[in-house]
Amino acid sequence: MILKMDVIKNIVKERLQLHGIKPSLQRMAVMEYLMTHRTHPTADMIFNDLYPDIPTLSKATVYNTLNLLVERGVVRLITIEEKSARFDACMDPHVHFRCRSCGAILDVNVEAHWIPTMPDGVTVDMSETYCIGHCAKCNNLVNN
Amino acid sequence: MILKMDVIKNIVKERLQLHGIKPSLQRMAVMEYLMTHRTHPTADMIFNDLYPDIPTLSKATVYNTLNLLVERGVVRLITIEEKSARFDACMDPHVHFRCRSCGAILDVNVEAHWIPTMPDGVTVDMSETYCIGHCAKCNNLVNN
DNA sequence: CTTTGTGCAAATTCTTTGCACCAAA
DNA sequence: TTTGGTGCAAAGAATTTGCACAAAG
Repeated sequence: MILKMDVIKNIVKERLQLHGIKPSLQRMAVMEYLMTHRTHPTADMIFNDLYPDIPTLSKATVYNTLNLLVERGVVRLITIEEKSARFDACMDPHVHFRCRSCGAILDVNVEAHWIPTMPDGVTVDMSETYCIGHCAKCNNLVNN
Repeated sequence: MILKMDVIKNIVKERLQLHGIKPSLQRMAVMEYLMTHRTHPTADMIFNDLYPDIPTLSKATVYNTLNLLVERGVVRLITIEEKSARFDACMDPHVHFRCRSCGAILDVNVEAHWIPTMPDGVTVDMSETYCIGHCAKCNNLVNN
């Protein structure tokens, strides 16, 4: 019998190898974290959550790994929050929403990304849309 | 006779006052810089360009001023560049494009901002779209 | 006077780098 | 044995903060 944990680990491993990234323990852990936590975490959050289980993990390795993953196009770097970079392993088209009150960052599904008409000669290989406002939970708190 | 410089300074002053911001020398200088330089500068660029003319200017004041301007909705904070925040005094709807090669950040005019359909209860008061790719100039260099 | 803005330096926070060590091919 | 990958500490960069002084009403 194959455990669920092993299934996930295999998906993680394959995705890394597909992009020419050697699946070390630390890289697998970071990638698995991103795939199982859709919270758009910062490097710091990832480190803090993983550290208890992987005491040999260092913050520099988390940063290095995230940079590598972004470079190879395995995860998205999200700059919706000025303070620190956030990461997302979901590469399907979607936009991000940040709540001004609680700071939560949510995914909003869309058919496809909007790419505005560009001036002649300009080529676009990536586009991101960020929306900022108030989430349903925070709106309810105010109105009730 | 009214000098062109005075006209600009008056517009700057009015725009600040309209948002309840006292038009000090430093604030006027930062705002005028943003309105006359459509380069989406960083706080550092603004400081470096203004410093020769205003030797008493301090970098902290530039940061404080920019934060105030963003807070009051007089300028836009742009996070298209991971390293540092960029600012834009143009509040008309437009999207930003960054060239991977030369790093330039260009404005792209659009009719209106795209605001995707949000989940129930979510309200959006701001949206930003960033496109990344290669600008016309850099594409030409490669192809010729 | 009282309030508000500013300069300065120090502090914080986020991120990258250099280097020695370790593990796998 | 050679090639990465990692941990650690230190460096670096961007931004914020605390405080005393200056300016303006």
